[in-house]
Amino acid sequence: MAQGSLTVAEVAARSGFAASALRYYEREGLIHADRTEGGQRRYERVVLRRLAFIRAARHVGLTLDEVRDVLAELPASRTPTRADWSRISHLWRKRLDEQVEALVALRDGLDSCIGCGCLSLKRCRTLNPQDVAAAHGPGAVYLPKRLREPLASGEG
Amino acid sequence: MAQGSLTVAEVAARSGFAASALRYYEREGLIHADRTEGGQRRYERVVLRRLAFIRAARHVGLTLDEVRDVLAELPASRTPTRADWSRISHLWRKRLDEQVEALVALRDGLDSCIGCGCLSLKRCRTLNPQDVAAAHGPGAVYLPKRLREPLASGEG
DNA sequence: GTAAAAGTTAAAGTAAGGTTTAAGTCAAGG
DNA sequence: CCTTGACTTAAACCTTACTTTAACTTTTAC
Repeated sequence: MAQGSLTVAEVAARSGFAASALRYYEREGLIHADRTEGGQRRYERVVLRRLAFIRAARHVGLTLDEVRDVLAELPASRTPTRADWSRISHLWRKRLDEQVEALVALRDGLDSCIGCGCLSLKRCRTLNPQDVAAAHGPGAVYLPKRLREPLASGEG
Repeated sequence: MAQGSLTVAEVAARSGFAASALRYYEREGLIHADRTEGGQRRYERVVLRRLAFIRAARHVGLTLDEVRDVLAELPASRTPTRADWSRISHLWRKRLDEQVEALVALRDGLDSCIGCGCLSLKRCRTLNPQDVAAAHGPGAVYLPKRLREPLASGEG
């Protein structure tokens, strides 16, 4: 293909996403493609950056909605600059920090909860934050707030 | 309810799961309930430990299949001992370690990739592990193997 | 002894994140 | 030209993890 635009197959090969996923992402407003006169997609190379971002984001558990929100920070009308990417990377960095923190907190909570063999719902608030009836005494609360709440519907 | 068994409503209240989720978990073989003569469920209190485990596992991204596999390590015929829980906690600890490691690696990779402003798919292998055509020179590969592979179908 | 609260089932519905299929169109090489 | 491979669309389908609904039964409380 020519030096300015990439076909679906090329973008699929280079990004690692299936062509169907690329079409899906376009429908969902995460990426953009120009069209030939005949209606076929032609991608600018900058889409590969978006796709790399999307892949990494998906891997750490961000939803497509979240990714769309973050990508919306990129200018649509011009090629993103170093500063643009840097700005949104900071948004993401924060999210990653939170997620690492939550995981570590949970893991360490297990060290002193399952790890110690107690795992008693009467005493251990780490694994049983909901059990108001049984929770007495302060006890250590290891889980950050995000993880102490019940899973929202559809969070699976 | 009596001192040996809990109703669905009680387990739901104490575990934080909806009654429908409890029935679903039972169908899926993750938890067990005895039945009254009339066919209503009566749970032993040990189910609360399983549910706490399930909740925590779901929060860190384990699928129900994974949870079932891990819970299968618990004896079905007797109340789990401290040693039983301790054994499966080690399985889980390993999984959590891996996940934390993957997240940190990705975050740190971003520090030197998006963070530095390069985010060039021609040069940065962190965000573009698939782009064989464009990858030249070694470059640092920050992503652990698990995160460098394309998302499996249904991994969303 | 009876009404209401709580429980039961199977089956359908939901949401995210895609993939697959069917039927047809475009583009590139010989 | 014209074939062949790549591409197009809409719509249906898939998996995970549940929830909702409808029709009906058990338990509990008075």
